[in-house]
Amino acid sequence: MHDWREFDQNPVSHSAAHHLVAISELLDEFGYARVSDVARLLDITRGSVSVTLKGLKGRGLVTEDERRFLGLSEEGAQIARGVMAKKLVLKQLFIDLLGVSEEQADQDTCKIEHLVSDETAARASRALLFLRSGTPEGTAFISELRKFGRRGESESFPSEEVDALTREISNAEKADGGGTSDE
Amino acid sequence: MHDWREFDQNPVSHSAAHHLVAISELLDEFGYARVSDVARLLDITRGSVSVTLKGLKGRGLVTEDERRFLGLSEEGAQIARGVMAKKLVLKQLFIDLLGVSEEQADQDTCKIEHLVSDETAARASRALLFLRSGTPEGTAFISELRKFGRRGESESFPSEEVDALTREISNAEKADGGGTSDE
DNA sequence: TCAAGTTGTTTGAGGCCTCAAACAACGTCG
DNA sequence: CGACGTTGTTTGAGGCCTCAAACAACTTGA
Repeated sequence: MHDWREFDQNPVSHSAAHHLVAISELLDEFGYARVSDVARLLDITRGSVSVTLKGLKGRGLVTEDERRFLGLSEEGAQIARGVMAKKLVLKQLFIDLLGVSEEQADQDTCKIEHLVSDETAARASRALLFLRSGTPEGTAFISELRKFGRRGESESFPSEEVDALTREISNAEKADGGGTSDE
Repeated sequence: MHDWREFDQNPVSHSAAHHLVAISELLDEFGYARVSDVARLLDITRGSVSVTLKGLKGRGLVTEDERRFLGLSEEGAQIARGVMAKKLVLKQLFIDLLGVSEEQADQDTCKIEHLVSDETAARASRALLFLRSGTPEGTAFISELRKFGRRGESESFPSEEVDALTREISNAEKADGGGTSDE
C-alpha cells in the first residue's frame, strides 16, 4: 500500500479543485466570477485566491478577462464538472442509501469529492440510478435497511458492533488469502 | 459550503493519520515498529517519518522506547482504530454494495478514510451489517443492482447518464427549497 | 473633487509534508 | 580491530496553502 499519497498525482490539488468548482458555480449562478467572489465563497482571503489562481492560470485551467472576470478553460471546466458530479453522486448516495443527513453528507462529500476514482463514482451513480428507478427490490431494501438501522443509534463511531464487523471482515480476508489491505 | 477546509480542525492530518495507522499495523503484525519500518511501509524517507513523528510524540500520540521502538498512546491508538475502522467499513461497502474492485476500493478508501464523519461511517457500517445479515431484501437488492449495473459499463466518469442524474438531482434540490449545496 | 470603499496583488510569515544529503551512533562480520 | 550497513536525526530546500498587512488602482458618493 504505497499509494496513499496518490493525490500527488492528481491534476489538481484539493484546494485547486475547490477553486475551479467555485468559479463554475459562480458563473452558473451570477454569470461572472471575480477573485473576491471566489474568496467569499471559499471563505479564504483574496490574497490566497490570487496566489492560487495564478498557478491555475499558468496551467491553463483558469482564464481572465480584461475586466478581471474569471473563466474556465475547456480543461478547467471539465475538471470542475467531474468534481461536482462526483460530489453530487456521493452525497446523494450517502443520503438516499445510507440515510445520512443532508448536512452531514454535504460536509463529508465536500472533503472527499475529488479523491474518489472514476470507477467508484461511476458505480455509485449506477447504484443511485437503480435506487431512483423505483424497482421493488430497491424500495424494499431501503425500507428494511431503515428498520434495521433504527437499532443501535448510539452514534459513537467505532462502536462494538463495528469492532465485531472489523474482526469478521479481516478474518475473512485472511482466510481469503490475504487481501489487498496491507502490503 | 464554507467548511470544505474542515480537516483543519482534524486532530490529525491525513499524513499523521497514516503514520498512526502504520505504527498500529506494524505492532499488530510484527510486535514492534521503528522509524525505518514506518518509512518503508509508507514509502517515504526516514527523515520525513522522523520529523512527523516528532510532532506526534510532542502531542502525546506516539511513544518511544529506550530502544527506539515506537508505540501508541491510548489516544493515538484510539485515533488509529477509528481511522482503520472507517477505512475498512467504507472499503467493504464499496466492494459489497457498489461492486467496486478490491484494488480500487482500497486505493479510494485509503485517501478518504480519515475524512469521513463518524455519522456516515456508522451508517455505512449499519448498511454493511444489514447486507451481511443475509436478509432476502438485501440479497435481492444486490442481485438486481448487479444486473442493472451490467448496462453501461463504459467506465468514463462524468457519463451522459451522470449528467442526466446531475440535472435531475439539482432540479429536485431547487424545487425542494434550495438544499445545502450552495447558499 | 476628494474621501471612502472595493478590488486585486504582492510580500513576509508560518504550517505541513516531502526530499536529499550529511551525520552520528549503532550494529555485524571478516 | 575496522570496514560496511543499518538506523535515526538534523538541515536546507521546495511545494502547497494559508494568513495579515501594505499597496496600487478603481469605483462610488457626498
